[in-house]
Amino acid sequence: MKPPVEIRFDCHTSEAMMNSVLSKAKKEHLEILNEHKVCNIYKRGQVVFHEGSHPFGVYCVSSGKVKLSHLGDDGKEQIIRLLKEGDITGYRALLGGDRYGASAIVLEDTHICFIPKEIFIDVLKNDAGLAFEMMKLLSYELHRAELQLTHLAQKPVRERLAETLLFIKDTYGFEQDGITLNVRFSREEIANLVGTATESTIRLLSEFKKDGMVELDGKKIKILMQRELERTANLQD
Amino acid sequence: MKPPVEIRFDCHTSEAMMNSVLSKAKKEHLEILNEHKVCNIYKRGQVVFHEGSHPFGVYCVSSGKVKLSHLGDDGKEQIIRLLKEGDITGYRALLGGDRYGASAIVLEDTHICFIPKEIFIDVLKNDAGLAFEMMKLLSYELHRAELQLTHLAQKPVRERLAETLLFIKDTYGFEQDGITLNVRFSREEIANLVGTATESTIRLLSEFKKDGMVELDGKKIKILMQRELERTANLQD
DNA sequence: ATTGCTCTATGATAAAAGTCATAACAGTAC
DNA sequence: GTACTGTTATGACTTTTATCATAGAGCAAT
Repeated sequence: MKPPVEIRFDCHTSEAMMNSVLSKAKKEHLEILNEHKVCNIYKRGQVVFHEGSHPFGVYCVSSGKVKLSHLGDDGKEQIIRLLKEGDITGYRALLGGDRYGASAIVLEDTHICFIPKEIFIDVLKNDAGLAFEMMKLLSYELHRAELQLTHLAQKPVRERLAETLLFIKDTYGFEQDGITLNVRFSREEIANLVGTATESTIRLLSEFKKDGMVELDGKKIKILMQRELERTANLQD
Repeated sequence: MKPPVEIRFDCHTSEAMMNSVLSKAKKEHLEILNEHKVCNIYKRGQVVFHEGSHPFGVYCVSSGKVKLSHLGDDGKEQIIRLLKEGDITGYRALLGGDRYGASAIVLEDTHICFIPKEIFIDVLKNDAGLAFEMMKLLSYELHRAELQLTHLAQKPVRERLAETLLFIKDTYGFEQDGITLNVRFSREEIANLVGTATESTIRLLSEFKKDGMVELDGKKIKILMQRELERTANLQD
């Protein structure tokens, strides 16, 4: 694991923050947040915060990609959320008065701004609009988690893998070619997103390839037949 | 299914509301909520709200037991939360500006107060303390959902069933005898809580009985060896 | 008491998914 | 280049879990 060297950068004009929930704060509050934020660059594999540790603030992803993963009782990783620019994280533990329930691990070089707890809470106390946005965000995440819960309980691995590929596409989109998923996951990471064994993921991806739905080139995954993948995912909701 | 006849009752002095998050509202706001709430009695099987419909307010369970269940893509029930007195529900959809993601179905005769959307939102806008409590509640539920997600993905049915029995115990407690779970679930409902087939649940419960961990008497379940159940659940967190 | 109904229980079997072993391959260090 | 290492791929096999079938138990209505 690389040492967590964090290089500061100036993200004062960060567009990401303007697109995040934080932008819903009143102008004067947004200025306070901007004044107190500390921005850093993280390299692939670096850990932004560790599961089990205490939150000292919230993080806003300015650019890049981050996974939130939780270790199961036997040490197996479960990826519970994916973050991209404009997403904030660390708020669940902070607002719940809890420790981090997952670690935030950077998937590629990523710029992240940190806002200290006291500043964030103080702004939140005086900004009902922002508080509502936070509740909305939490509500959305809870909804997503409950949907996924049902899928994990009821859907076979094949459907969940198709669904996961579509989810990755919805989150990170495609590269310029319009078909290659714009992120590199190992097979193991995909398995930890789906909630299955790595070998099962590899096998099913091979099947998807044989069926012409995807094309595989190392960690590059191309979606050839999205409609067919959607049917394989068998989504109703 | 019984017709949804709702009989009003007076829950003005409802202790449940005093124990719920709503009690964290400022005194004057609590009075407003109390003035505008409408209380009803629901009988076993009645539906408080339906998955897919639009929220018109929040519900506070004054006494009784309620399950929140979500229908999977192929119509199978997944029970995602259990409510008891003092719990509120309906806030997820309301705050998220969303439809209900699950139906609330009453497990036994239950008193529930309804607070209209406008009243609730209005109070919430002017009560930062209550807003924080709501965020705390949402954070807690999100945390629980993410933990369960990991367990569903990684733990075998046997462990999840043991965990579910302990969860039921933590939620509804025991009867006077100190060992009988204070709620009646069908085997199918337990299966829908665990996320497995009804037959698997029946089989494993029989095993637990053979191992002396539980005693079964129709829908009555007695926990004979809680320590052993905890070991079977294999919980680390 | 008899009928019909739902729920619980159990066996037989099939399907799904996980595990283990090993090979092929790619990327990196030397 | 060669060795080393980690990832991907595949086959063989086992375990887990679901499904199907059927029987019995409990309960309500007649």
